Amino acid sequence: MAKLDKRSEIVRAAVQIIADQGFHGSPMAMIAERAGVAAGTIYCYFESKDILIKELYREIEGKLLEALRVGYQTERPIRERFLHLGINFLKYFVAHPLESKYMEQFHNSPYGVDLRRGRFAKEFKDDDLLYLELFEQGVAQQVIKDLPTILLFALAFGPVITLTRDHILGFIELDDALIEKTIAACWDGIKR
Amino acid sequence: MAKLDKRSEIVRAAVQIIADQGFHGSPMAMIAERAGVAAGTIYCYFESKDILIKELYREIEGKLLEALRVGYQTERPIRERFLHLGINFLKYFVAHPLESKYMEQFHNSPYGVDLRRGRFAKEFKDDDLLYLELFEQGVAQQVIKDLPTILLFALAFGPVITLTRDHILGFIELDDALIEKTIAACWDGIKR
Amino acid sequence: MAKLDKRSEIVRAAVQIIADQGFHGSPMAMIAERAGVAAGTIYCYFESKDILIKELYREIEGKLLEALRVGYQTERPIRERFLHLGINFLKYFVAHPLESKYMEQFHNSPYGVDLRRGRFAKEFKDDDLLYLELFEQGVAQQVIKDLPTILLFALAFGPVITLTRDHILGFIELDDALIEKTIAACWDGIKR
Amino acid sequence: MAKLDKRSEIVRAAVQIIADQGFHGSPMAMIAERAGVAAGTIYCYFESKDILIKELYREIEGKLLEALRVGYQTERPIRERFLHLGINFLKYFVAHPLESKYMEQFHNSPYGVDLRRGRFAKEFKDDDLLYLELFEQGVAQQVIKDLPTILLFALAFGPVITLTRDHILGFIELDDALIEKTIAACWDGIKR
DNA sequence: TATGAATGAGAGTTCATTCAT
DNA sequence: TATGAATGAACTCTCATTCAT
Repeated sequence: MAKLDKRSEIVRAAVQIIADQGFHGSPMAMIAERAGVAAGTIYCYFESKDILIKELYREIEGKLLEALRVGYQTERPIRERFLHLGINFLKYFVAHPLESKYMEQFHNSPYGVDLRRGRFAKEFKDDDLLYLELFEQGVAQQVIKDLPTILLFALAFGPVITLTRDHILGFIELDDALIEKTIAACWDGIKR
Repeated sequence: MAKLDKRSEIVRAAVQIIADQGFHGSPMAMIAERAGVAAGTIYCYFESKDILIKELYREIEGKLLEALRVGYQTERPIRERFLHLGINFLKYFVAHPLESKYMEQFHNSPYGVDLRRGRFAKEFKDDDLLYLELFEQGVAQQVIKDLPTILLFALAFGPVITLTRDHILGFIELDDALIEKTIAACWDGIKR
Repeated sequence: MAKLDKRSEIVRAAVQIIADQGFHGSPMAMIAERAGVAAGTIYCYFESKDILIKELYREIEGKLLEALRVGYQTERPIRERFLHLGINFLKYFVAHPLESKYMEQFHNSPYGVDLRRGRFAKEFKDDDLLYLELFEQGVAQQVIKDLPTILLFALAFGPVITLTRDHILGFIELDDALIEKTIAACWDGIKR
Repeated sequence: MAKLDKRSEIVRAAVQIIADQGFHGSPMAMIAERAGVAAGTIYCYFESKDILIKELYREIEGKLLEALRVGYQTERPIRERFLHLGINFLKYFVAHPLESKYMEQFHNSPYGVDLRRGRFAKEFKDDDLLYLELFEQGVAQQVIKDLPTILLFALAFGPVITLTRDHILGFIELDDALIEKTIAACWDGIKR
């Protein structure tokens, strides 16, 4: 119990602080203090700051993926599936601002570059595959524009990323209606 | 002249190194060495590292704005003006990878957040105004979707930002044809 | 039995690791792991790392002393006894590289200084006495040079220590013939 | 002036503290404090603690070598040259206890092992060559025992090293007479 | 204006030891 | 007796900034 408690306290503290201040503004000592543990304790659970950061990302990504899959049906039409994924994506981030900020920090850092590099090298994760499959089928069915997958990714995700950031910073209040309009507009961007 | 020389050497060196290694991977001493000046000399021109970073951004943004304005005609149709801006935007970044990387680093950092916060607080810069005006006219003419301006920004810029990053990392080779298709797709996203 | 087992596992592990990596390269946790016990368990048998290290030395020294006494006869001539001790000494170390390395580490450290300090203060151990007696008799019989005992120690042991180190590091392969020649040369150094 | 002053203050402080407490008992902060400089200042002159330690050794070894060469004449008989070197060696260490202790610490550490390894691999330094040449000529002239050079080193140096340690620790007071007797005894050990 | 040696706070990490179980 | 998670002081090293020259 104590073990799980400490670990999750550390995770909670780390996500909070890093989401807020970025990796460089988050000394291990500060994370430890916020978690209510000693500095050395973090190293009982995570080998290094680097590994902590990557592990945090993996956990958050996992939860996001779960949320995306809820109610997702492969046999439905391309458009419907795209809207489902996009809307769930945005809703998840709106509902989980801390995780959202963390992912933002992660992607906008050398870690994110490494991640993208891996994906570009075809080392895809499950959630990449979800979209990859969708785009490929869409292109094949001539429903989606015949553009490089990476470009389709950019057209579909770029607005979502930017908007998430705006929402986090309080520049816009995203409600369900706005979320649906946004994803619909993204669909307009990629649909044929 | 010697004064201007040193200053511009510092600017050049700083952009180069920061574009490559990020703010935290760019000690002042390294910038000084690359610029061929002493460490203390930087402080004759820039009060602090923070101010250097912001000033660098201001200069780069200025050059970008100039590029956007070339051939831009307020009296042309909304769509045409949007394509002009978007295409020039992407072309500028493709042609200026160093500046592009620098802006990327800047936006993906606490500095970028400050910048956006300022803009949200209606402290707009010239290039914001360019787009602001375009979107407002487009909405009024019922050519562009009736969405909050900030959302239109996201729909129009999100893909561009994401794509620029992919290009910088070498994940996609952007030629003129692809650039035009991309911006056209962005237009599809915001047009009514 | 379980108690003895754990203790000797700890001793075995500690000698192994310390012989290999020195005192500072041998965290208690590593010793515990190698011994197959928990980190805290070591403290059931040894009050502290310091005490563990000293106790290890005592045990190894004891075994060495035993080896020296085998076949040692007080009534034989000085030279013969000296050769016996020296040769057995070297042979023991060659046959027990782990113990040899451990003693090397021990002597070349603040622990070794303390040990020597104790001996200088006339707190002799059994094996010191063995040599002490031999040298005193040798000087009395005018077979050994009339020099301070400590100098005779240095003349007799210095080469042996240095050579053991060379052997451990693989710089020389000591066989029985070479060992005998070495000790004979040491005798030349102290004999009248 | 200030530059040289600081550097030599650091060197002085480092040799003092390390001679006394060993490498692990000598934090950089303590060295800095003793030298009267800030912690970071050491890194203006030495890249790392490792490099500081090695550089210190190099400087001390250089001074020792100089002392050995004073009055050394290649054309004199083997025995005379051997006595010259050995006596100067001991006298130097007796006169420079700090340097002596430092070399002791160095040799009895992984650094020393690396050094010896290099020498074993025939990367000899000047002072090695001095002895190497002497031993080879001695063996060729049938004045010195026909043993591997490394063994001759051990026979000649082992007593000196051990004795130096004893002297440093205050176990014996080495005066010129005793030094001469010691080196003469070492000669007895290697002479044919 | 220009220098660059010097500063020192603060970073990540290690590890002997403790103690509740 | 045995555990091993937890501790926290101490370590090496970095780097933005200062200031005497």
